Amino acid sequence: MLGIMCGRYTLTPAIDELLAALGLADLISDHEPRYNIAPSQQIPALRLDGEGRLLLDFFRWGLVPFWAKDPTIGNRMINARGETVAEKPSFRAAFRERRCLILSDGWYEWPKSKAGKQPTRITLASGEVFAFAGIWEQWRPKEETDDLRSSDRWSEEIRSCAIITSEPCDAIRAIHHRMPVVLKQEQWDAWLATGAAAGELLAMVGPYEGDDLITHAVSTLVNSPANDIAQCVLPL
DNA sequence: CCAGACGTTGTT
DNA sequence: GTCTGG
DNA sequence: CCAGACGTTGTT
DNA sequence: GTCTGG
Repeated sequence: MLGIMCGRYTLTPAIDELLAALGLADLISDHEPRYNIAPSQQIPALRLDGEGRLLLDFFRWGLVPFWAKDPTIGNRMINARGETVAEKPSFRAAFRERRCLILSDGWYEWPKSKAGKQPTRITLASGEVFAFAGIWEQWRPKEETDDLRSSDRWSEEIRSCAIITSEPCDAIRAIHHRMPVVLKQEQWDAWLATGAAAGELLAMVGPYEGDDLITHAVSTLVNSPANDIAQCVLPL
């Protein structure tokens, strides 16, 4: 019931070459393929630092608003609707000032049929890496919550993110009524640009416009986030 | 004014 | 049924 | 997104 | 922190 649209995805290729092309080669020499990335996990994303330099950073998937008393709210904030992300109090500051690019080469949906739910993976036909349009936030425990601070769970700062969603494109409409905003590499600079006009950003926040998304059924092994294995992406 | 929500998708 | 954890 | 827990007091 | 509902 509190489930969301893009709630599971992959980042299977070695991305060293991609990062090298972006001038970030040194940052991720230890990247392991990920076949089943789930909310609450640490995920890699590109952002700009305070001086406008591109950076690969890690974020907890599930945005914890800076005002949150209980950071577990992040488990229910894994997506942000593109239609309202610029307005909602929980998201608009991040949309204005803290956008990021969440690297991916595919995501999962669980379309329902008479037979039940059929896990399905969506990728670009080329298999290339793209990015989900993302926003990120930084959360710190409040001073007065001494009890909670002493428990290790809430004592740390949390850097977290959410994936922006939109109406589906034609290729996706048959399996779900929402989809993540997919940005190809030529759009990345514009998405991260400091001070970008809201209108220009929102023009990128919509259904994927290409005709090169493909889908294929996969094993129910993917259902459990504990199964982060290559078999999750194998077409049935 | 204070209290309480602030979010998503999906289902009813 | 609803929430939390991954 | 799905899977799995969902509660208490008291004792270790 | 900021907005909505009462």
